[in-house]
Amino acid sequence: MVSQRPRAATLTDVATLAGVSIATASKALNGRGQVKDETRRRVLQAAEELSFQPNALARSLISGQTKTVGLLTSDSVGRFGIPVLLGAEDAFGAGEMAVMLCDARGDSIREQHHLRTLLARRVDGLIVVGESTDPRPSISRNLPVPVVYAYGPSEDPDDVSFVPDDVAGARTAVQHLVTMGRRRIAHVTGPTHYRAAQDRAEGTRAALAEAGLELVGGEPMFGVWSQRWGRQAAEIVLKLDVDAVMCGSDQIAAGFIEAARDRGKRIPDDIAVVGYDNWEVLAAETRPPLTTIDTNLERLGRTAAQHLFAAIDGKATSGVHLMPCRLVIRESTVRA
Amino acid sequence: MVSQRPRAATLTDVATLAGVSIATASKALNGRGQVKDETRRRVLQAAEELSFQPNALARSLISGQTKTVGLLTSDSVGRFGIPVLLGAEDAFGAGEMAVMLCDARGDSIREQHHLRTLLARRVDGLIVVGESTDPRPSISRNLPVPVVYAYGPSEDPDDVSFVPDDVAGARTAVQHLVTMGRRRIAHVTGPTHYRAAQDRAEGTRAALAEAGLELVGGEPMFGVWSQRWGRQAAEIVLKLDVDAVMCGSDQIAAGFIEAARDRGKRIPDDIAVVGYDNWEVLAAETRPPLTTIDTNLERLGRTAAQHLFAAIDGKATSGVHLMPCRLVIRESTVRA
DNA sequence: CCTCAGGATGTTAGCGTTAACATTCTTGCG
DNA sequence: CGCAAGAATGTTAACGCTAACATCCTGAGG
Repeated sequence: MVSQRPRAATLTDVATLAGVSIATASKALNGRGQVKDETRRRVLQAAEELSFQPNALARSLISGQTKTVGLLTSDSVGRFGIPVLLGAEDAFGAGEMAVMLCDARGDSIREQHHLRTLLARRVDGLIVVGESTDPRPSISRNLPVPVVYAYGPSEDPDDVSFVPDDVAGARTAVQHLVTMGRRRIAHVTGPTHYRAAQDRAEGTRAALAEAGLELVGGEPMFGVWSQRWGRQAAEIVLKLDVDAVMCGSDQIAAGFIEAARDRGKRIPDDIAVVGYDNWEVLAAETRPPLTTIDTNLERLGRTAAQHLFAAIDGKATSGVHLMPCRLVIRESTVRA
Repeated sequence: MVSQRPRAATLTDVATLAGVSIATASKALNGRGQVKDETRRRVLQAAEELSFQPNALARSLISGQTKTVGLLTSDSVGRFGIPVLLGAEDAFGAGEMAVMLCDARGDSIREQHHLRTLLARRVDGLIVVGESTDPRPSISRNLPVPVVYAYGPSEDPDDVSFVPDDVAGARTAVQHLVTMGRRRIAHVTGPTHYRAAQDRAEGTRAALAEAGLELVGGEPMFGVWSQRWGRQAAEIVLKLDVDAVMCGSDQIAAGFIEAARDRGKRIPDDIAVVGYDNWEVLAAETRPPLTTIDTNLERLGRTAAQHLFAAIDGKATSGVHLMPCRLVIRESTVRA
């Protein structure tokens, strides 16, 4: 194995090869100062030849900017973190920002540790992604860098948080059901102690009230965020006189649809079903494909990143920003 | 908004506050050299007071090690990248390694660009995660840092790649079916041009041959990696005399099971079904839950990271390493 | 032919840290 | 009391780069 691993070239190497001083080389490469065309050409060629990449560490040490942000997430599965990451990368774009990803796996010790190393690496800012929309303890106290919270807001109102507007999202979903002529609507959702479940229930109630309707069964059916619960719930709901079900998640909706089909119900003819999250792998594969609310996490991530930018530049905002959700209409609510 | 953002403390600040020179402060903090207990205590307290974090940039500039690796992925959705990332983080563990994540989204220009910035930031090594198990062009030529390929191997045999052993995995799956007394086995899988589909078909054939059996239908049924295809395939397969189906992915298996149930087939009594990937959200939620092959990506990521470590320390391996897969038995193959 | 503006290039300090080396302070012992 | 060993602390170069400043060079104008 030859494996000659050329150590990365330094500016001195380039300068030497081009026969100039490092200052001239630096100017030539960065287009600053006065450099004769011929000289610049020689330097550029030398740099090319050595595949010179200016050492970002040295640069950062001087400028005090690393052009790096840390993304601190708690949801290992990446369900929420990934879209946010993508959105953030998007916002940073060709802007040369890099993202350092750390997964705390729900462990606050680990989170603390990651926070330390990110600060040691002098990231310019932090994005904290929660694993749920429930408010979480702030980490921003006296940090030397700005922080934005995505998906899960900070408990501290002085922090900046971006959270999907679940109340409005659920309202949109139910309004859609009403528009499609449904009147007897039930709501099956996740655990009571989840903010998301509460918000979505609230939005559902609001939309029903606006339409002069009441929730079938009187109360939302709280359970867990699983397909299994969706199926169990179906058995209960189907005994009621219902023409639509608003589900708190796509998983629940998928379970519901499956069980309803098993019991001979036609979706959407007998019962319309709407989910929440627009988790494509699920929502696009149910039969029929699922009408659902897209929480637009990628956009949320992009916005969060943009605000982080602004904050890095000293233009701080604060407070919880509710991000609009989007209704994605598929066939589970629309009669052919 | 007060927002007093204290600039990060420097070693000089600590030294000044403790009333010693920076050298002494450095020694005290790093436990090197001779420092009086009383002095060390003072320094430590000063550091605490200023929440001092040594600037990793300066440190790296000297040591030439950033304790950072770049993870270059192409699968935005994170299906494969995430477990690998988690495994890698695991391997790095408390080892203070950080991961810089870049998503090329299948665009080689973007990949090139990310590669540049990662090198500029002087990462110690790179993990390249493919979006499929198909070999991909090498990026390792003359790079100043070691590279390992995970999931998608490099075309260059001098590189180090870690790939799930799909042939063996499929063989295990089919052997399991045979052990459970199945004899008439069909194979429904993804597109022919996927290496994964080819490998899994090969493993399936091998296991059948060993058992003196032939594939029902003679040929594997190639299609796409979707639930929809699984359902379509079911319509065809159910016309044949079949007591088991080996599916090329969990998605296909989920579709197959659904359609088979619709047609009144009992799983596993009439037909046993085995999937591939152990994609929990799917495999655990089919009815019955799906027996499947776990490609162990997290372990793969961990191993890749460990080898990257070794390579960083100069102990290079090379070649494609096939990583064993694991059979996960659930109820879709086991009669109650 | 000299001067000088200003273009071209070079020298150097400094970013925050470590490590090699230099200096100062204790002590124990002859 | 003097002195050396060695503990404790300090000084400084170096990492790779940028930017401020210094120097050198060219040629136009007098």
